[in-house]
Amino acid sequence: MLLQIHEVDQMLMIPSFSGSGFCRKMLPRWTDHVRVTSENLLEGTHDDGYSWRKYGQKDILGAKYPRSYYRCTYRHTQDCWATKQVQRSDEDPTIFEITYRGTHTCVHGNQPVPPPASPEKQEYKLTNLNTNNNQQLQSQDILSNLRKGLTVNTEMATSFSFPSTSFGWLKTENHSFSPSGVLDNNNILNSFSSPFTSPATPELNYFSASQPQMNSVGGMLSTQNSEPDLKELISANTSATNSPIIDLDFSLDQLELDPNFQFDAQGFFSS
DNA sequence: AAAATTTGACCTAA
DNA sequence: TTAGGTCAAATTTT
Repeated sequence: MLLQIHEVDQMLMIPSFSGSGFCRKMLPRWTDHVRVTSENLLEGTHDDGYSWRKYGQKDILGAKYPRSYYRCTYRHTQDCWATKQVQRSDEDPTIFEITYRGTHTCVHGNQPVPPPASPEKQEYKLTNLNTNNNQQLQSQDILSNLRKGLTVNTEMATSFSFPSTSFGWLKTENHSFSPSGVLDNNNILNSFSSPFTSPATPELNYFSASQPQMNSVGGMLSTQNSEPDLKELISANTSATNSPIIDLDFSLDQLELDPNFQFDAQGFFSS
């Protein structure tokens, strides 16, 4: 029932990577539906292993719950332009629709510890870190104490067809990125590939390989205003670890890694 | 003190 | 113009 859309916004990008040409529109985007289990209805976000910084909230027309906007905490320090927005489902408040945009290029992400690997489950128990939409329950102390169990159903679409079976809890479908567009971008933007996402990242990440790796071009993503951010751009990564396009092999590898990949969130978050 | 969130203003695509 | 997305100052949290 949890489905996820997955699409790449229109690619209106021009080859000219001349400084200002960065267009976020071409960032990969996919939606993820996260169900919150009974105990943790109170708050409403689940930690996906990255650290996010909220930067806005908006009431959405027709939606009863506001939508909140997050960006990677390390946007400035590591030039990581991943963002996500969280929207609580209208009818089923236990579902949170999380739309991710862009892939993480930050390294330390958020994992204080390597993944303990506790396979066998399709449910992670997570605590929350982020804020919730309702300011009513901001008592984070309380929240942190109640360890919430989240049922996370993550369904990722990849540009490659996976043998749908194997993932059990992880249904994969094959939507596809418009190969051309994405690849083009990679070519254009990634003369320098990104250091891969953190080795031990939960759910989404291990799939991120399938996401077009497009880091912001080291430096020129000015938007509207003069951002004092330019400083960090320099420190952007240029290490060429994995090639941006490794997907095919990766799919198999991931299958094998799969068991390990699962981490026991509790371990992590038990302060 | 620094870092994260809140929230209205601001920007822009439709 | 509107609705959605982002910025940034003020505020709160750590």
